[in-house]
Amino acid sequence: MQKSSKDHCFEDLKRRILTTDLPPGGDLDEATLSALYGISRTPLREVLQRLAGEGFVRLETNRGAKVASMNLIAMRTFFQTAPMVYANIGRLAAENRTTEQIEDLTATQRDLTAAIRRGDVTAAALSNHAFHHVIGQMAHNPYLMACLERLLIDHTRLSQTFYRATGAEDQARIGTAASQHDALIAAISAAEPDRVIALTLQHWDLSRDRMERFVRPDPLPVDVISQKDPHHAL
Amino acid sequence: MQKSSKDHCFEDLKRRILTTDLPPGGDLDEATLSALYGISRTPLREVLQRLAGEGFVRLETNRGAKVASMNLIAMRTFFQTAPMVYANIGRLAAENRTTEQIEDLTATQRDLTAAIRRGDVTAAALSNHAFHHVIGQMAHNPYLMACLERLLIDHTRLSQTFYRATGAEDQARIGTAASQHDALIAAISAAEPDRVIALTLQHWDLSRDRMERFVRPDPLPVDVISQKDPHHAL
DNA sequence: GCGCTTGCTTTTGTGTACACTTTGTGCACA
DNA sequence: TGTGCACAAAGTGTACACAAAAGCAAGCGC
Repeated sequence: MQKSSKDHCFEDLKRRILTTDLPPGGDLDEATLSALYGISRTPLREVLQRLAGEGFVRLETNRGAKVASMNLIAMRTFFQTAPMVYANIGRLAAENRTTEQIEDLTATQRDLTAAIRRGDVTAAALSNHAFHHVIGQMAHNPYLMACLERLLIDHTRLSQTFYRATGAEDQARIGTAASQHDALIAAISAAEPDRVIALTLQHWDLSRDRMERFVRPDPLPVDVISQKDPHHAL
Repeated sequence: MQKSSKDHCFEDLKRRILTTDLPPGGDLDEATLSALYGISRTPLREVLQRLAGEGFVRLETNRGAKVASMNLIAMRTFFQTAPMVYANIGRLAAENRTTEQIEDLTATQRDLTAAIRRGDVTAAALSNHAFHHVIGQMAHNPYLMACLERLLIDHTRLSQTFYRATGAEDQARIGTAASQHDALIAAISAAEPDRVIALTLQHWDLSRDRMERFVRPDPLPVDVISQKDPHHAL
């Protein structure tokens, strides 16, 4: 069964949104996209509807489709929700995973470490996406899966700032995250829900600070004034 | 702004699925529905895509749309997931609700008690749906909302068996559930997250047994054989 | 100079024809 | 009688044309 150009369009738009190749809030023109993917407007619109259903885009009547936005208020909600949902999904994954799925997870982790090693930020982000998505499949819970998939959209877009390492400290953090993934695989394979939960929460503690810098840039040093001009000191 | 017939189609199909007027797993024929709602197949298909995105229907390529099914395996997952998600949403609702939303919730609760009083099962189920949906809006968390909406589809379909009271015991249970709703409104208004969580879990303990009978019919009495024919006793 | 209206352009929404896929039925043949 | 194939019927997927709405800009009055 050959992959239809409609499916390709769907997957490609997904990828481009996740990698912020299509920027959050950006406009999606029907005519342009249908020409680009070589399909007519009707199936393209169906693709956009599906993407809207999964939270990748937002449809506005008579005003077309826009890439799902990422505002600061949403980020607070994101970091509030993600650890809880990922932990619960991890717990269920440890209970319900199949051996085949563990192989999938291991393969994805291989892709991730390879991407990190060659400094391919978008590939790393997409592999990380796939990693957590496989854990979601293991959990075998369609209700939480709907939540996870929405979280993963923002997670993946944010994670690129995590994998775009600038200093030695950042590199070390990426290494720690990778070994946490290995530990997660081990805990899931061993069917140890409690350990999976603990590891998941650790994983989020590590990521949070680094990712938040993406939406909250480093604050200016507070003492530049006092050092140079004591009159304006706080 | 007049309500377009497309929106009406969307809302009506939603309602008919939630009330099991359209039975789980049932086939949805495009030609029939487009004739029924007076719109052509193109917009009807968009409606079906949207319903699929929200988990009301399942689309199969070249094989049309079917109403989301409710199997026994899914029910186990449902009762496993719902208390946790509802409790977390309730907690956030207590923290983030606006006074306007509390009025919405109170009005919905009035509709619900009215429907119960006149024995209107489907109206009760739909009001119950609206009640928990408003709490979801209060939580102001799009990630959990996606999960809640999927849970509410099955919750509403199952709740009809809860509101279809047959005996005095069932009637009492419905009354208890209604007063739990009142207590929930009070706790949310008072911004007491812990109390909301406790009440939500109580609410689920009450519903679970009664609802499970819908998918798990009363087992046959175990001792019919032993009473009549001692030779076949266990 | 400013704001409003009006007509033009661009983009989205809907209807319809037609192509393709699936499924059911009848017939030939073993 | 059972199996396989061909054809017919029904239903879904795609393309395109036209209708409707929104955005834009020039012209007009104040």
